[in-house]
Amino acid sequence: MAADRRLDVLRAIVSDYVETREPVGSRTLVERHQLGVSPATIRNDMAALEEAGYIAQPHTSAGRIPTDAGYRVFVDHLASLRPLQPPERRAIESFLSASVDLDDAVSRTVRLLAQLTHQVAVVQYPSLRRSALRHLELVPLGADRMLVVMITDSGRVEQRTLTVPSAGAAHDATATTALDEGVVADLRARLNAAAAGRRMPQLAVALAAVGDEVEPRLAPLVEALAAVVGETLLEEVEDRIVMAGTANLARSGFDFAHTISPVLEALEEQVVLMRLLAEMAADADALRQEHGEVAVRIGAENRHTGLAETSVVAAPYGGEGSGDALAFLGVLGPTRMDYPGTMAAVRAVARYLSRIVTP
Amino acid sequence: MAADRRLDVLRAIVSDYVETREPVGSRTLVERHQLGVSPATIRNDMAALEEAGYIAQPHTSAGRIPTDAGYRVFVDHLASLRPLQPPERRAIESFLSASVDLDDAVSRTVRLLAQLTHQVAVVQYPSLRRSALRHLELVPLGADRMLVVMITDSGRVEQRTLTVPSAGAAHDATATTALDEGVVADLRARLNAAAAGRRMPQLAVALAAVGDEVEPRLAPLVEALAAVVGETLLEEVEDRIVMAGTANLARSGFDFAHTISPVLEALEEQVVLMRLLAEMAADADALRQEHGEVAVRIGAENRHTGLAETSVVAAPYGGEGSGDALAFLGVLGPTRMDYPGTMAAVRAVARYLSRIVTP
DNA sequence: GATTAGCACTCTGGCACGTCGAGTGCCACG
DNA sequence: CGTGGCACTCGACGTGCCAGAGTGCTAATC
Repeated sequence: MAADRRLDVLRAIVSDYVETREPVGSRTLVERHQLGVSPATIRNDMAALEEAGYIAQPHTSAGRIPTDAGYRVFVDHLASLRPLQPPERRAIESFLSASVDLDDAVSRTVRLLAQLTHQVAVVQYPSLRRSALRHLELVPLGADRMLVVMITDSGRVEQRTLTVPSAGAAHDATATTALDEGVVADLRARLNAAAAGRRMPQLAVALAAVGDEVEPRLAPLVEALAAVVGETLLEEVEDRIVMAGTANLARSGFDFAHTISPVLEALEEQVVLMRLLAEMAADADALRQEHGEVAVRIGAENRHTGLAETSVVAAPYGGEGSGDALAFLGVLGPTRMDYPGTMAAVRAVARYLSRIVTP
Repeated sequence: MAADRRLDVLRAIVSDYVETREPVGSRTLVERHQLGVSPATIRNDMAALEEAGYIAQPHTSAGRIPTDAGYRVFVDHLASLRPLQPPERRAIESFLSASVDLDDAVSRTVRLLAQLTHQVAVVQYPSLRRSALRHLELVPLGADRMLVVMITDSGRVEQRTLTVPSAGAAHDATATTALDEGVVADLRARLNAAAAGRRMPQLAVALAAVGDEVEPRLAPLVEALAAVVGETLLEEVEDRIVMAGTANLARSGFDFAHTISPVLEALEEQVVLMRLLAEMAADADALRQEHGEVAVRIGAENRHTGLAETSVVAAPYGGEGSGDALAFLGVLGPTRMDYPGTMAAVRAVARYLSRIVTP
């Protein structure tokens, strides 16, 4: 039937275009795929596809290239994820299992993803907001400063310095007393007993409770501590992103001057990336992507003008569904990319990383 | 005298070429600079400069462009660092003084440097090898694992996990005893007393001494701890590098396809960058650069083929001379760059950052 | 001896032009 | 609904040509 063949034609156009990077015409299409009909027939189908907005021609009498909408259809209805080859699986496994701590795991992951997909890879650090506090460490730094080190259950270590509030109007001696080693040790013990294993909303309550049970002169300090911990674990902006494979941008036959530069700029704006990933999280929630949690944004679907000709393939990691995921990871490349392969790689890497960060 | 004028001509060629990005001819040269002679004279000087290898022409009957050697002469003998404008100084000050911890300071620095110079900026984290240990923290993670957190005097926080060695052939109870909170607290106190303020060679000795004074069954643990600390603080490869401003590469009118891609690749190889900075440290030591510790590598002087058309301007920070510097920071851009301005910016930023990391 | 003016020469870059070929759209036919 | 045929369009490519910028050289001048 005709409608079926049209989708076949669209799929053929996408895959040929991805491969050759050149507008594809009706003749070459029948030559390279077993469509069983003549070029003229294909031309009719192409006219229909163009009418529907799935393909376009750069100029009259050139072949067709897929539009963003065309890629969308391709991704949603046609692509079956190409399963990874065994060597690729082995690479992932051996590469990631060698990581010694969270920083290491993240940086290995991002490099691996870039190498696997030949695109720009992006990995978001596990969100602090959804992490539970595993341990809290206090280190006096001098007369009136203190280092607070927070260790989360995902292995992330975060540090903040804190100016110790002088204890009200009392004499100066209190300042030094507050930092006495024994007092700090006691405080550390109490705080850890109260806080360990808790995540954010409850954590604040638990810390506040400690403030009530210590000597009154320490109360301001505990309060300040609770504030710092709260800020750190809630601060969304603070979330870090690492990136690798920008060199792939240059390689992948991009139209440089007008395309690469804005993309690089967008990539350097961490804020832009964060927002993008957040939006994709929402997408994944809403749409319940059928391809195993992998979300795809194509071309102009990214609101950012600099990314009008790039697609983003992302997946949550570190949680069961995207709802309670720790963070996102993904790759970014030209809209003309190998979606099945890329999506498979992203999904696989997300799964492996999940295994590592969930204790 | 003629020799003097030739250097003037070279300087004029460099500055014109940097500005216009086009080969500069004798006529435009006399028009844009007060050289007081006719184009024909300049042509003779140019012939001499070309003979000497300082300039070259891309093809017959085109203007001249400086060679690497020409830039070298320019940088060494001619450029006086352009002092920063007050607004720039203010920007540096306000931008960096707002940083809350080391990570923050480094990431602010690298972005600032990229923005100031319109080049790719690179900042190396303060070397652990030259840092003294400010505090050592032990956090039991479970039955047989322990997190070791090291805080250096430059504010860097490093973490490692450690599998607690089982205490010889004793019964299982010892394993749990080893992680008893009181024991850990005691160990923490002893280790810190011994180690605080020490840097690496002596540090190892001090930690080993602790091993001798604790109960015998803890000795293996202390040994393992000392090993981890030693590895972490000696591991040179571990040194991290952050980078910003890659978008500037695309903008700065580079010949894209053949120039940008190898540069991006080189930048992603942290190893390459590390080696580069290490070599520049040696340069700075050997040459005693007159421009206030700022070292410059031009084009092919970087041994890396991908960087054949780029220059690196770097400076040590965090120490008095380059000998005891903590690390390097710098920028990387086309050989055709504004050396005086770039060198001044790098020097200024290095000084400000030094102030921040030296406690 | 250094500087200058003049001149012949050589390249690149841009423009106009014609040709080729790939690809389309459409129509009539099975 | 599919197919073959045909006219048409438009970019890519090669060619030839011209203008302009810049050089090197030589002979004259300060």
